[in-house]
Amino acid sequence: MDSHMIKRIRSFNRYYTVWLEVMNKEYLETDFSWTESRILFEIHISPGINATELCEHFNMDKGYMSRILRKFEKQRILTREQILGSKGLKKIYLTKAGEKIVHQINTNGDRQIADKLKGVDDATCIQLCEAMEFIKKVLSENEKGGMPE
Amino acid sequence: MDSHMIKRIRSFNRYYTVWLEVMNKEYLETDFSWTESRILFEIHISPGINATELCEHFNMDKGYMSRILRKFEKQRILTREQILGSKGLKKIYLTKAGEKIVHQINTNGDRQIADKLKGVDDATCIQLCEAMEFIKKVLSENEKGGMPE
DNA sequence: TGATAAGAGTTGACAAAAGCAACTTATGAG
DNA sequence: CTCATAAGTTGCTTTTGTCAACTCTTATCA
Repeated sequence: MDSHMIKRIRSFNRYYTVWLEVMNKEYLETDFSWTESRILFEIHISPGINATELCEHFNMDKGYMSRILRKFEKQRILTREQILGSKGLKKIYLTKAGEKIVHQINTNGDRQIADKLKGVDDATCIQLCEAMEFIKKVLSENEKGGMPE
Repeated sequence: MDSHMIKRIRSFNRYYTVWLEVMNKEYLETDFSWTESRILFEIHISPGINATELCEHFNMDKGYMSRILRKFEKQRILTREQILGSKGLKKIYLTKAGEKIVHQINTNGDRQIADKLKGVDDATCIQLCEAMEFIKKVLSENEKGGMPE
């Protein structure tokens, strides 16, 4: 891992950070913040997840998470069930209304990507996906299998 | 651009968002926030840039930017010179001290990447860089050349 | 059984980050 | 000279995030 490759990676990170931020700001068409949307999506794909797991996944403060979840519960977007024999752990599920919201958020997100890439031809698009999946594979294999010093 | 490809792209975006956030939080070893670091870096690579350009580049509020720049100026990290005949525009330059700080920030960033990828062999690393540059190329060509509706 | 430890979540107080709108200052056009 | 405009500043507010102390539940073990 020489310094030239590091520069290239950091250059990509700077570029993609800006790109993602542009996307995120456009999300504000919804009633939910970017963070809130991500949390809802995560519950959607992992029903029964709990607050601690959500905090770990997003590297978030548990107090902050607690408040967001309480708000969602009040809004009937999700429900939580106490799991007996588990030190007070609560499994989280989206309600019907919650699923509907996630669906809307997803539709917006899809449209946004389609918009952003409407000038890209199909072949390039496939290569784009492959490049992304390659990066994801390399990084995630590395973080799991990362041997200790 | 079919819906399956959109899903793949959004999946990458979610993954990479988390990855970048992990990186950014580790940045807090410095006295500067992630945003501040990025601003300093941008001035470093574009000396003479002005506040409006920085705001555009980062999609930031000009009031917020103004405050950050004023703070940096007080800390003697940067200087600003009024450009006559330009409606009050001020060109921004890093001081010697500012350059030193950017250098430290860069060193940290480099080390961080090296750490994160220390398990990845060289050949894979080269492919990683190429994949990143391909993505950057596709996205940036598309945003520039995006024909109007 | 009862003290206590530990995990999960909650709450209050607070600080940092960001956004909005009104404002100043400099310039340029007519 | 007056008006419009661009760049930047400032005050005010909201949003977001952090920290530490707290509750509640369960597990352990003397």
